[in-house]
Amino acid sequence: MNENRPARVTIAAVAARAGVSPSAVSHVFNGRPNVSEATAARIREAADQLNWRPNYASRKVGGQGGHSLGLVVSRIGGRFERDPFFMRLIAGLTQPLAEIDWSLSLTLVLADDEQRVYREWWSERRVDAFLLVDVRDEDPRIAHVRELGAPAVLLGAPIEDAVPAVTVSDETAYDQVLTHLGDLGHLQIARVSDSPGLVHARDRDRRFTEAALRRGIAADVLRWDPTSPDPVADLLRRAGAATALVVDSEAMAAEIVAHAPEIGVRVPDQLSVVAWEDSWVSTLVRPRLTALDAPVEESARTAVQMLRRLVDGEQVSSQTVSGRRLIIRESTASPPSKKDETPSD
Amino acid sequence: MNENRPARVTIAAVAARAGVSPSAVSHVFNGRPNVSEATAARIREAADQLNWRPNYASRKVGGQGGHSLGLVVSRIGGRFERDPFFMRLIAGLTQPLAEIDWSLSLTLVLADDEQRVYREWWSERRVDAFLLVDVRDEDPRIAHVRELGAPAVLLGAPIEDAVPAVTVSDETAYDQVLTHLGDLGHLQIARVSDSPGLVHARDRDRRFTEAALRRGIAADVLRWDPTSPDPVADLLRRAGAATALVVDSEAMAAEIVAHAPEIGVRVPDQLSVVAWEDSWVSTLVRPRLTALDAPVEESARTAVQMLRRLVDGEQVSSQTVSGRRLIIRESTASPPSKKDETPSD
DNA sequence: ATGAAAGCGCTAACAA
DNA sequence: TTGTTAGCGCTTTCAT
Repeated sequence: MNENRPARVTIAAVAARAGVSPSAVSHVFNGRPNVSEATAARIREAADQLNWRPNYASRKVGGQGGHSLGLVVSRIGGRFERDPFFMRLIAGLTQPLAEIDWSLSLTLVLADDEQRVYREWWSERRVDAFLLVDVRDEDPRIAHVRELGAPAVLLGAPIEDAVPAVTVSDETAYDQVLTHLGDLGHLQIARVSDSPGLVHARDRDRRFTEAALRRGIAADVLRWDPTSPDPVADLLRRAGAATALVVDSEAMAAEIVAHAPEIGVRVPDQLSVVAWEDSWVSTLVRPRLTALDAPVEESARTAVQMLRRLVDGEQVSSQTVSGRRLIIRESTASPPSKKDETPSD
Repeated sequence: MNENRPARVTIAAVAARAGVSPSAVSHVFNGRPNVSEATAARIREAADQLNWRPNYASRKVGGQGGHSLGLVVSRIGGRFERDPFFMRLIAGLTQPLAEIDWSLSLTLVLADDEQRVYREWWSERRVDAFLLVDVRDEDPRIAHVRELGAPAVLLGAPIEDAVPAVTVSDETAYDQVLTHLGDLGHLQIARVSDSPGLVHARDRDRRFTEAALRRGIAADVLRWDPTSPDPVADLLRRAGAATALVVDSEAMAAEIVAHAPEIGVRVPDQLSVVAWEDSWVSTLVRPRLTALDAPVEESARTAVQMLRRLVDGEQVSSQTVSGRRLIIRESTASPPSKKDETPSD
């Protein structure tokens, strides 16, 4: 049968080479204390020489908890490909995962397949926990992972106790941006969002408007229409008398500052722009974007910790990580004074 | 012991519910033909009701080939976080992987850990194949995966037969860009690269220079120095009389077009810039980048096909996918005529 | 067409 | 301290 293929090296091979029983090897590799240091050393050496490590699948069948985190990103309108946030997230995730010897399984799905992927990955136990991002209003995934019994943590505002959340405190963010804009003299501003279905977007809409009102600043909520032939022009047309825009992602903000001058709106002279998210892209455009940087790496690390504890059967409750930091660059300035104000068109 | 935790649903449960033996269930789920359509239907229904799918780990222990692709990205100087190429790659990979029911395991590593991760993932059989990207000169990974006996495919120019490659044909790319630049009247150009160790960079250096020479265009090779406080100024200082730059990534190119005007070099009037790679970032900056777009999705799909065949034990040889397309935007124009040429300093 | 039984590589009680 | 043994959930001959 097995002609001459390199017989795969198993725990038995290692045991044989070290002159012990397989269980001794197992003990060593599972940190069990009942093996003499001498034998343990011999075993480790044998394993090294044969380049052996316990087969991941085998140990998992044996009832041992797994070590794989599932991240399922919904592929809506290139939201993944053109959002540097995901790069930061992935980078931030793999680091702490590696530390606890977990790996990251990643996939992009179309909306319709979303539930199916979660179900399949879980029922096959391909992954041992999920990280939920881009949580939407009435997000079906919350109920779904509950129902599956899959450990999960979500990034964003807490929804139910069912799934603990890692939240970036936006508390001070409103203050920071409104103070900044207020100090510059803006009296009428607008928030721009492209994904009205996302919980965090709605949340921000409400709280932003309230906070602005409290300061006597008129605040509007605008929607970015990606289907428009010229989303920026389209947006500015609807911006009315707003002299500053607070935009939900730096990708959108970048497009605005790049394109606005071309349709007669100078940034920041006539219009200030703040990005509610930061990345290397913010400094790629001119003027560079004033942005609210989120501690993505910290969120990721926190989520991983929570996930691990969940998988270990511990009780875990939602956590808040440090707030956003306003990084002032060049896309914000004082609004035009009444006299040199230019009519919208 | 196991008090009241929801007894996990196994193949036995499904079998019981369908009134058959476990092997019958297994047969159905492995497309074996020896089950009557009637029972098969009953079995599938039972599985659905219990939301059961064969446990991934268990089937893998049983000797069945796995379904997981490993992608290990070397984390050098934010190369991952700030390179949209990886987003395109990941997006392009997950699609065809999902079609064959594979998943993608992704991690970022520091240079020193690279080999270790490959070895660990393979010896644990956490993954069943690797995709090698950013192949460097004398890349140790080639020998390493060979030695491990791990199926692997690399993205880039073929190195040895050992590891089959998916290559984007650059043949016409040189022609396209040199024709474009030549037609505009450029006589002295330079190639800019930030990773001199990468095989594809070196390859391009050589072939680009040759192709330019053949057309009577003087071509230089410049290195981008990310450690410089102002890499763009630094670069332009070394650019000499070159009137056009062909830059290895759109991220670098974007920085150049954004920053050059600030240090007195107008793009494209005084300097033309071409990006050897394209993404949404190219149209974010002004002027928008003339760029050579690569068929990333096609490469990914091809790689996945090759990987699957490799894992199935088939012989696989390197493949070439369609060439780059030059997308002409606004960052290229005719060089300044002698008289209004400005001295570099 | 269906099922019994022997593994797959490992872990973990339990003996020795 | 060490080894024996019985699973883990599934696949796969091989009988029936």
